[in-house]
Amino acid sequence: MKIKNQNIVIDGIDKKILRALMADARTPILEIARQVGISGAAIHQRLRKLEKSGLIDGSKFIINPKVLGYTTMAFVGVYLDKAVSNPEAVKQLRNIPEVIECHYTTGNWSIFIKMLAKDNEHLMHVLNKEIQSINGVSRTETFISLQQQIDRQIKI
Amino acid sequence: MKIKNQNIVIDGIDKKILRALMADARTPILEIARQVGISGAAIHQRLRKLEKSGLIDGSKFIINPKVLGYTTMAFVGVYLDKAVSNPEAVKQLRNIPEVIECHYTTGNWSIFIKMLAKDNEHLMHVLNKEIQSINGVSRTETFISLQQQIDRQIKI
DNA sequence: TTTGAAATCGGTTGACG
DNA sequence: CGTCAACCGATTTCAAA
Repeated sequence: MKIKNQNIVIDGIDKKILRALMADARTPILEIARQVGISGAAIHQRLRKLEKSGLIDGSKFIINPKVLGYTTMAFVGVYLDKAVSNPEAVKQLRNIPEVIECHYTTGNWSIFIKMLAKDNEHLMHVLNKEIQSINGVSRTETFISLQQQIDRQIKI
Repeated sequence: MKIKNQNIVIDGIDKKILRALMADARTPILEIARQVGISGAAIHQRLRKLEKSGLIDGSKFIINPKVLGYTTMAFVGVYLDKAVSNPEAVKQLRNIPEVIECHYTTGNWSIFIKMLAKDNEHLMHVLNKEIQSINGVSRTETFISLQQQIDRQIKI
């Protein structure tokens, strides 16, 4: 991921624009303009500046996985054999749609993942049949999220 | 979080709408209409149905924390004293802006968090001064994400 | 559910302080 | 940086099929 500008300076108006769009990506520019008291064209210009700086990494509709039956979230620490190339394991993990995050981490695990499953049976299937069958995976440690209490972005 | 309808049925057109908006929340409805070959009004109706079902949990601009200098992501397992109320600890964690996720989890930790920091010094400060000073926190275990390889939502 | 049309509103640009 | 004005495209609603 390329960072185009580390020295981006954002003022109070930029913050208001970002906060509005972080809360609802479809907030009309003109509505933001009315709220902050400058013209829509000015907001538009500032948004282009913020996009060029790389600060804005796109926008997304957020899907509630529970409505699709994915009621279980789990974190999984993965131990890999020393001889195995980690990128190959990541490539395999990418093919498992239940895996929604994957990190190389410090500590005992080689790889740390966040995943979704419909229920415990489904979770067990992904762990034992999908993840464990990846070449080089020796062992996993699983932590089920009983409840997520905080989910947010960095404060602007 | 209330789920209004667990038995939502989504067809191929709904999937195309969702995929377009999951990739870019500001994709014009009329552009989606052109891509899937039905009218904008029909897309509009379907979106209202999807929103009512609870499947769509809003939309967000995604901020790249690296551009703000937050180059370090870490996962922290938190041990709480048995006597302490977990909700009180979560309340304190909510006041630490660097904490971006917080879960009650199975396993040895009471609470598991994901956090951002500008560098290792900042990380240490948050761990030792902010988190450790929360009443009931006895110990933490930290895993730094060296690199995030996968970051996505559930597949539609 | 879908459409087309109508009305309203938002996005985008360019010239200019 | 900011405004204004103008143009064009998007959103929203509704009657009809």
